[in-house]
Amino acid sequence: MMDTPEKTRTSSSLSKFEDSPVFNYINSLSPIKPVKSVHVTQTFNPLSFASLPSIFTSPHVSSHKESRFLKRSTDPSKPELSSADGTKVSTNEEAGVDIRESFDTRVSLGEVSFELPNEPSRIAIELPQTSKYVCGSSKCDPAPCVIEMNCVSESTCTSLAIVPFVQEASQKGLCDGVEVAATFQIEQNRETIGCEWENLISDTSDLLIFNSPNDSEAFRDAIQKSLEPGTRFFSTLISQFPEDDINEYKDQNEGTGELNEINHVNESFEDNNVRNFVSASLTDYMETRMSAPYSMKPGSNLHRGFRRRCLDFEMLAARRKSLDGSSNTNSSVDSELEPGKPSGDSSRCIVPGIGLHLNALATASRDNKNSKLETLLSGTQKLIFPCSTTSNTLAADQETAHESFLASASTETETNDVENGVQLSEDASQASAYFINEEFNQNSPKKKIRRLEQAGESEACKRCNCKKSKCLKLYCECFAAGVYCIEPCSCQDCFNKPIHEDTVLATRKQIESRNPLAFAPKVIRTSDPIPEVGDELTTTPASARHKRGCNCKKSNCLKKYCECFQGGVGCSINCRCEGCKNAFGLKDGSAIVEAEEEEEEETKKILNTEPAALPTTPLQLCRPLPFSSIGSSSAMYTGNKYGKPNIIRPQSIMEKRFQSVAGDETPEILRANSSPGTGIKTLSPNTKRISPPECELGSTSGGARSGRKLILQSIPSFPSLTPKH
DNA sequence: GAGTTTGAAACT
DNA sequence: CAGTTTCAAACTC
Repeated sequence: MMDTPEKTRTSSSLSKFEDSPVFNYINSLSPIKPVKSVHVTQTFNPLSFASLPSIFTSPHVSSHKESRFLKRSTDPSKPELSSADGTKVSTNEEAGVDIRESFDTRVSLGEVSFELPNEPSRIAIELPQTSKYVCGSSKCDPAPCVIEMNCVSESTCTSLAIVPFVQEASQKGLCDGVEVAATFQIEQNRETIGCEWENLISDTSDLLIFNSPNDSEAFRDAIQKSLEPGTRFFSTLISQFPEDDINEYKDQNEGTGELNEINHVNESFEDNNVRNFVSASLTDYMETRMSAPYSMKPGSNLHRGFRRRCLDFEMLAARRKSLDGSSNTNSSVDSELEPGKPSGDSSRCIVPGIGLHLNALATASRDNKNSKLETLLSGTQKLIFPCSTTSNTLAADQETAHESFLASASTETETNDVENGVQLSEDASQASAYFINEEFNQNSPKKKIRRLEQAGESEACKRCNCKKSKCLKLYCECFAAGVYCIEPCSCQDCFNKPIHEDTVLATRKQIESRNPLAFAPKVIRTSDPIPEVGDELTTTPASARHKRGCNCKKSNCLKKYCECFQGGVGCSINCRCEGCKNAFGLKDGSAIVEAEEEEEEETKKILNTEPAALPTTPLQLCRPLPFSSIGSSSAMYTGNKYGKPNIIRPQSIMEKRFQSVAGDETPEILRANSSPGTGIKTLSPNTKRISPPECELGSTSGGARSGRKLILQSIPSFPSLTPKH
């Protein structure tokens, strides 16, 4: 669909890769001696390593993947999908064969890597990558998630984020060869990969999602293997080596603990020890990351959350379907899936973003020790953190961290892949991500807890108080957010519960039929509009905008009555508000900005001079802000929490970096491609190469139009904030 | 906690 | 599409 400039780009790196021993080895794995077509090699190249630039960089791949995978996720029953180009995506069962097919068809790297000849290997590979999204599950080591988040946020974090793992692995006695390979890979790609790692993650996540619940066993297994941060990476690498080699390594290192540990995890995943281990790992890792240069910061990982947010409703339905057709009988999973089960109500209700976080807290307080959450590992689609899953032995701070992590992870893992595969909610995820990041920044565990609790109780959690709507209308915040009501809700006659799944789904459909965007994020993050800087979008002062705009008459857009304000975004031309004084951006300001956007310099001046709008615009113009954190109704809390519009508040380093890369590289296109909810994916490293460097946005004002058109076309589900186009 | 205000959602 | 009603959150006391 899109031009893939990366092809040329990849070709150069390709030759290098081909020469590498690893490449040769990979080739040896495949019975097929493919004629080295450029395409094949290109795709293959990225394949073998975690960070493979070419695949991710290609918009084509992204788009391709998007549609294909989303569909797949929605239909778990389907053993395999056929991509638009006929590429076959194999399920675990077919992993052995598909690799060739993938190569032949030039499937994206991620796919290829997943489809290694032997299933175990494939799983191992997949897991590490997918685990990022899975982290939310109690059974998964959060650390990987953290890493991923960093990577995502960090435009160029690829090597940085990965290296630590490698080092860690080495310290733990992992195979030297593996380490070397990983490191080498990282170094090799560092310069060129950019954000590709991020894409990889996205891709893998998709794959993960695609895995039907039927694969839950394998999936779980893989997750277990990835529990340990070092292990995770290790697993990935391992997957690329022959089993014999691995076994050999095992024999040689018997008793060293690393592999044993992994095995142990696999064997006793349910065991408290494992849980403790995971929690401890998480805590340790988090501490490490906090002090690290790229430690999470507010809004840093927003992008990941965008597309990960899942509507519980759909999830449930999907899982149900899968269950019907499968023999998956994992009790924990089943219980979770079982709509009627009481435990499900509270635990299973995934509140997007902050809400999720709050739920976690609530659950934790309720049943701290044996949270059902940990059972939530449901296949690939919905992975829920053990909200309180932290083992009883965990220290308070650990718990907090864990919870925070859970919230973030769950958010991330959540997928909105619904029936249409398009609907993606991002706001909540963004908000949660932001929130979590902030929390992590808190030095004091107790403070963290307090903050979390406060946030959760006051704003984070989606709790409704519906009296008449039965929580089946958009009046209900829970319903509107795509989550089931939970215990903390004070609703009456609530039908928004798993028990009434059918009703919920039917109602939802009905509402969507009326308004397809009804469940879409109300606030669209900045990054989406950014490309439009040159266009109407720029007119609005706020980097993010409300989908429909507000209609405030008396609140002057200064209270939460105003959805724009609530979402932490400025009013836009779409707003019909009266007497707008929105601190995040005046509706009127937009006009000013618009007029002057023609000239970057002018705009900058304007920004500097204009109080409300100014803060937002400047950033916008120069580069896309991963506004995500502020992006949604739920997100708005975070925005408010920090008191100032996203624009205004200092962005985290990571965020900035991300922006620089993303914005400069016109990832927007990809974003558009992927539904708005797919913030992560949207970022395309490719754009880097494609588009000219620096401040593309600003410069694009003139030439951005073409790019913008692309965006508009590609994003059907999310109407552009600026209806003009 | 009760009552009021507000604006989105739903309805006509 | 506009006007009205319903609704629940946000806000105030």
